[in-house]
Amino acid sequence: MTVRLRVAPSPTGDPHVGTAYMSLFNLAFARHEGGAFILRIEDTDRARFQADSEQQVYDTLRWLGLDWDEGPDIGGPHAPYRQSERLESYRPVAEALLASGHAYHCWCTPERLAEMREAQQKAKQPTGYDRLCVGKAREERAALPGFAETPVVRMLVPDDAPLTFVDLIRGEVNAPRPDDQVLMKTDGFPTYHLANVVDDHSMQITHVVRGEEWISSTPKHLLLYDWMGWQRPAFAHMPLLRNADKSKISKRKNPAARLTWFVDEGFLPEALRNFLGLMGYSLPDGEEIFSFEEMAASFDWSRVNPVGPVFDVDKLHWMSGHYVRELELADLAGRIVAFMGVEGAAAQLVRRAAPLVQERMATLREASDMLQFLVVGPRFAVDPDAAAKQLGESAQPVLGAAIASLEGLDSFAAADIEAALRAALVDGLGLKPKHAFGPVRVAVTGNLVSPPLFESIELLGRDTTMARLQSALG
RNA sequence: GGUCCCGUCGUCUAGUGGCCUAGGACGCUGCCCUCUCAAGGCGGUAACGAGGGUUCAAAUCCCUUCGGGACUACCA
Repeated sequence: MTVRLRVAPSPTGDPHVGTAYMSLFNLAFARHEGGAFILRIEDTDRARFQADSEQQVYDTLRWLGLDWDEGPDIGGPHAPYRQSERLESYRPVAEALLASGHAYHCWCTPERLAEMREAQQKAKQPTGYDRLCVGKAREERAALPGFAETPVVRMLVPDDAPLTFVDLIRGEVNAPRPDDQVLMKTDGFPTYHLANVVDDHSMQITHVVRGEEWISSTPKHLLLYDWMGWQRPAFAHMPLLRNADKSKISKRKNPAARLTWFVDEGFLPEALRNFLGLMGYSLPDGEEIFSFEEMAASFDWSRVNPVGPVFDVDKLHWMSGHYVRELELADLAGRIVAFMGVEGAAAQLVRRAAPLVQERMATLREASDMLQFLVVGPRFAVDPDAAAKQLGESAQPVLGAAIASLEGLDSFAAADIEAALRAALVDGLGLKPKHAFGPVRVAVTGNLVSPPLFESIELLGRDTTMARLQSALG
């Protein structure tokens, strides 16, 4: 049993979240069956070719922990795994189809095709190639308008083309009758339809797992398999991830459509992986928090919901926080340090602060933001809004008392700091804790919201703390 | 426009004829806890698109309708 993930280089050079989604289900199924998962790069569109996008696909998929058994970067028995390196295998198939009468040359110019389509749309007719070139020799066709020197190869779709197939998720599915699809382009590259079928056959792919948008072109592929006398694979058409407005998820409408966005925001990869597994899918026991292994172990196509789910970043955010709380402290600390890019003493400080933020963060970016006050050094500045609210006239006595109480402290440990501040501000000045610690928090951390104050002060150290309090006292 | 796919709380979902006066989760929200913010605990809010059938019984089956989506390229 073999499934493959086809990845087309993204025109923006940035992998799409749908790629990870398909990858997860491909992999879960492959692992469940003990089969192989192949990564294949479908780079037959040279106009959209992006040199660096391939590496980004590897990086983000590995970040998510979705590893392939065979692929361009690791090789395998079906190498090569880039269609641009398999070009010689498509031409013979096109020739065979031409010879058997299942395909024909078409010399129509893109302009003629565009005009034809426009006229059809205007007349409210179904669009489709009008077969002007069918049965015509080159010279014969050349006498007609809209002639191009280099022909493409088109499928000759018969009236009785098979339009029904069994889908692993949807059961029996009907699909529209295909147009005479181009198989070979004028640049000598195959189109997706040809390359995909040829490669899937030669790589012995048994299960084709792809997005729902491919249902309508499945009859083309069925025809190709049948014409070549190849065994058809099984098909599973996954639902499409959606934007909040229910349209197919897109980078223009949704930052989450961009896989690197999750990395940049510091979401935990295990959370995204789990969340993607919840999209259109559920485990038999209804448990929402599950590992990839659990998903693979019970994987079943009948549990895939054909309805396209809206990608809800809020829930992913919650889930990321959930996973953060389950992490070993050292692991979490290491991730925060790596995300912040701090080293040396600053990294040590951040490591010690990890327990302070573990239950306050969902993403590494949030941890980074919360801990900036520890590592900014001389660039420290109090947030203007926080200063306006907490460091006004009435705060002066509070700050003064705080300084006085901390100055005399022998031990600068959190418990002692708390005891001293409580004695001076709550007992001494008769303030409510909330009002007592507000000004101190803003003066020391620069923000209205911070990790626990006394622990933060301990980590910051006596010198920095006193300097910041003095500065706020101005 | 045509063809196809799909329709359970705002969102992700459970549900495969009786266990459903529809369960869980996120979100929102009330209370508790509390040095801020969180986390946590206990509550609340909110859905079977509509209309017809079939059946003793329908969210579950059938039909119609409405709604959403995808496709309709020498892009994948």
